[in-house]
Amino acid sequence: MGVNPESKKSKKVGSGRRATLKEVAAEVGVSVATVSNAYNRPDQLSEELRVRIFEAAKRLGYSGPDPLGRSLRKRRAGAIGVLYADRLSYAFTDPAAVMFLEGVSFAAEEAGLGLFLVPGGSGTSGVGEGVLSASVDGFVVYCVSAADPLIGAVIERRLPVVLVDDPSRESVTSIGIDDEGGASAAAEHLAGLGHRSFAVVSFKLTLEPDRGLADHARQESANNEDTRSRLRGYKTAIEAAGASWEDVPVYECPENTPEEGKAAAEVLLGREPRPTAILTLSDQLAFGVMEAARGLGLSIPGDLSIVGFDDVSEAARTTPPLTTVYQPHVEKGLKAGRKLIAQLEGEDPGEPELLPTRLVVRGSTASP
Amino acid sequence: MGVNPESKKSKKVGSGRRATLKEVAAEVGVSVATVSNAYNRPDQLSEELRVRIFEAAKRLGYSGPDPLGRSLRKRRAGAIGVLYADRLSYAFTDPAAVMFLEGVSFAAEEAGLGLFLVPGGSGTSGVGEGVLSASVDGFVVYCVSAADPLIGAVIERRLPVVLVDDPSRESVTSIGIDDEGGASAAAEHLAGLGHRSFAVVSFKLTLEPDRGLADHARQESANNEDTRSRLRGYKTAIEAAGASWEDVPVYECPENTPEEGKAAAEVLLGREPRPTAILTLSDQLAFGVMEAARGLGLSIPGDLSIVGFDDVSEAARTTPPLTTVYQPHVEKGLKAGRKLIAQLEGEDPGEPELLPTRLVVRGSTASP
DNA sequence: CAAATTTACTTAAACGTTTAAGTAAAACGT
DNA sequence: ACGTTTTACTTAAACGTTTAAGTAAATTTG
Repeated sequence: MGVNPESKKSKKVGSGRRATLKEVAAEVGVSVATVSNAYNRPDQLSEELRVRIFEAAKRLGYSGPDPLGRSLRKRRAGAIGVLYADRLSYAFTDPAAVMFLEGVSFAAEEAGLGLFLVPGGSGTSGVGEGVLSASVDGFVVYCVSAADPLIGAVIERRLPVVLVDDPSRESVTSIGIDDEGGASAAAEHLAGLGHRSFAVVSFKLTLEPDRGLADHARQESANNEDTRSRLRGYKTAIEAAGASWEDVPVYECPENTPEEGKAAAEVLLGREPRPTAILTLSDQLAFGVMEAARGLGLSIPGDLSIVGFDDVSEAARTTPPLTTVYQPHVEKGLKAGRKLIAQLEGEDPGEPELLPTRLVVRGSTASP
Repeated sequence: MGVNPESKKSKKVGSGRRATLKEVAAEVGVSVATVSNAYNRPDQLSEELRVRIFEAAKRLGYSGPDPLGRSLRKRRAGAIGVLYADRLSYAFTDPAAVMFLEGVSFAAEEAGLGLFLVPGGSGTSGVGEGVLSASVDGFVVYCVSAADPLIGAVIERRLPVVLVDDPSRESVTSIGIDDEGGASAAAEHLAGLGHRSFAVVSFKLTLEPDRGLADHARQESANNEDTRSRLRGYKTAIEAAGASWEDVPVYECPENTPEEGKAAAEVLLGREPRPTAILTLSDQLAFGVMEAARGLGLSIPGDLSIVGFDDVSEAARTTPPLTTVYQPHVEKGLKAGRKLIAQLEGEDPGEPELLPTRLVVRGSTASP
């Protein structure tokens, strides 16, 4: 009886104050513990009381225990955090990152956990602000170089962590791919086709990125392990083919976008002697290189061979389709997520894992 | 003096018990309130004490107030939830969804909030489980049809909500696009080229999706408003061109993937008379249709015209490039996010907004 | 110099839950 | 009929914070 509060629609959904366990308990005339049990351990009360509680809850507009209260008490946020070095919105721009997230989200769903995306980029406030204020049970750290102070913030939080694409800090579980193997396979492939004049388009090398040719010292100072490994792979294969690594220009792009790749290629292709093959650290960069080549009237692979890295789905559909190094992005994300979840459950996350890469030869490479 | 606990590395990072405000307070010999103030209101204590507190915190491995405790007390989770109807991992598979998320994440970052991805799909547990247990301050509801019980779960939580691509329930703010206008422009374009024999490839029409031709009754029963609007747009334009809507087969795909689009096209193109033009509700489906046409030896646009919907970036790069209806995915996400945030801050989220669509004519359409 | 203000803290309640431990009554076993 | 187990609850503490209100001492003010 009485006025049903639901019957009188409030102006805006969401404006109504949420009811609490306590209020429901008062309404029914039982203790809060019993109401809590109604939701969490039905066997602890009579069926009849349980329905009465649910009725009262509905009457009061109570939708079940508040996740925050519950999380605090249970000491489980029910979510895993993915830390991304840059602005979050960039992550959605990079197909490789998106595939990685697909894998992580699969693992999270599997375990009934939510996915909390944590921005690392200097947004509103100080370094690591996002990390320090995220309600999560653990972190998957993606695309953050070992030197980044963000890592410090993560470690400080003393939550389980999985580092992706960066070597195990001592005692932190990690997962990565065979960057060096993939890169050297790429360069070997070009060398095998007869190329001797190479150029490389790289990610940013340090936390203070530069745009332009990177000398040897700068290459050495790269603090992203995947970047280092790929450069090493190129170097090994190129030297094995009898060419000099000293002679191959490495252009550093501050961001991993086709635009940057294009700008890089325009510089590299303007040099003498003009390189006959360009190795890029990502497909995104490679797409830009292709565009630059088109703009300069160079035919691919006739005048210029290009090989990318990542094998994002678009790589198969460019004209010509891009020769590139495949890496299992989704699987990497999935395994990273599972390793983290294993830690959450007190299980052994297993050894640091290196997933295989594989050269995929398509149409962007040919003899010079 | 004494043993510095930090000097003795624990076996695994993350295993160490987190210190609390209380412990830091005890260590320094002050009240918890003071320690809290050291972090949140530096003006409330002397600089000297503040440093001492931070030193003690560092000594104990305290990385600042726990987000959960803080959120509970402040009644702010510090995150906005994005509810996606399907499995989360599917979201990352759909370029349109990814762009939308890019927009939302931008808005979240702008406001210093995290992004919590909430799975709607029937994962571990019951309907709305994810919704009911997500620690968020509000929801952006994406890709969920008005009829879905998930919406009920969201409403029940009485948090601020923004509905995307679905008409305002009374008193819920929403944002969408001009689906009908875009669809009719697409069909008009084809009619203007002289086409009279159409077919449509649609998303799933109801919560219980079917794969196959959908009769008129089923079309009418579609419960996703964007689907309904697009079909309505096609119908209007096709009838305006003097053709009969009754004659255009509508094929329903249970999922929005190229594979489903391909299967649909294979059926549609096997019918007599063979349609000369296919309208698809998304680019993903259109890609599948193109593949099917290729498989059947039909040339595009010679033997078959195709127009998609969404204008994802890949649409510009297929061969031939796809004629499609552009919609501002990123902007839609951005505005959805901002509307939600406005509500969180007690501001007016503004009127339900309809963003414009625009036909982008490329190479996949021509006269029959 | 006494009163008023400011500084630098502390006290205690609240945020919304879960859960171990306790209790009183009902049901059971012999 | 009496001890034992089971059922159906309640009590109270804890989870880690923030913050309004309070207090005592130091400083300023007229």
